[in-house]
Amino acid sequence: MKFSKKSEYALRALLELTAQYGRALLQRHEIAKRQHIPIEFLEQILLALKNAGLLASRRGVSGGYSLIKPPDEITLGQVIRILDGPLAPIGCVSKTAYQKCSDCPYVKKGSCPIQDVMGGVRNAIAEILDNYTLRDFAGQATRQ
Amino acid sequence: MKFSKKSEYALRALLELTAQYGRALLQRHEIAKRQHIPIEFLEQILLALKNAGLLASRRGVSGGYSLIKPPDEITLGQVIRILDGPLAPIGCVSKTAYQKCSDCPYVKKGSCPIQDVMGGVRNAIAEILDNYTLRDFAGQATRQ
DNA sequence: TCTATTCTAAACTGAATTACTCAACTATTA
DNA sequence: TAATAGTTGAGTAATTCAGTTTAGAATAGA
Repeated sequence: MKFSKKSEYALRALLELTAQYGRALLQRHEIAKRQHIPIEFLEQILLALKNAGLLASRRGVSGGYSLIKPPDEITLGQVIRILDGPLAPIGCVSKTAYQKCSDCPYVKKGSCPIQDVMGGVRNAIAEILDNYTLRDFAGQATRQ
Repeated sequence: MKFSKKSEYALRALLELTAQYGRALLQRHEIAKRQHIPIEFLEQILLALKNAGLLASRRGVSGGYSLIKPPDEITLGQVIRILDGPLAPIGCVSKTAYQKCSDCPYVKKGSCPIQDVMGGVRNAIAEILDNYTLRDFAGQATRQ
């Protein structure tokens, strides 16, 4: 039940990009340095965030990355789903990527005890992460 | 953020053992058949549950497994921690297996935005799973 | 236009984990 | 003592994780 390093690094990178929002572009080596993230690995992550429509980038001498949307319109749930896939602890309770169980004996019965509990767990997780934006998140970081 | 098959099979096996609680021993092949679990894999799981003190077993002709504690004293949280380790989404917010972050720039600052959110997520998960017992769980299954 | 800089894209790698499987045991009972 | 049933440990194929490498394409400035 762990989030991957990718998700963690993505959130840390977005912390930097949020602090920089509305100002100059931020380069990957700067993000890597400030957050202690291996730069080649960070590249992959920034690319994924870009392809998912969260970041814009420019190449060349004064290139870099920037947030494409206001920080209060991006939730941690969105970010984590990009890097780690669905939040649900088992496939059959995912709302964004539902998968039918193949071998569960309760499938036919209409109600499955595991599904009931895990549905609750999924909702509890999503409730937090889908309502927590990058602005809330970066606010925590800069408050002090 | 998924639970393993081990955890899922463990919960399904415990559903059978809970229904059988206070009655005769239940054999692994019977559990395997009813829940469609590969028997050799199930063995491993039952053994882990036994070593963790949840099950008793007897060998020989009329052997089998049984719950060693009343179903309302075993929570899903306990079971999942046995098979999958801590519930926390990152090591630095685990209460049962805390691990200090090595490279996080917020370590020194006394407050980390990731830790704050993920702590909330951990608590939300634990709140559900540590308060849901096998009795609640099996009640769901037999109610209909 | 040349060149240094920066992002892009994909393949690659070593280590760990997952989900099983197998084989050889030991204990129990009829 | 034979059959049954749990115990233990090792093995394995497939996948995932975390990170590296390499080659390329866009951009700005000289």
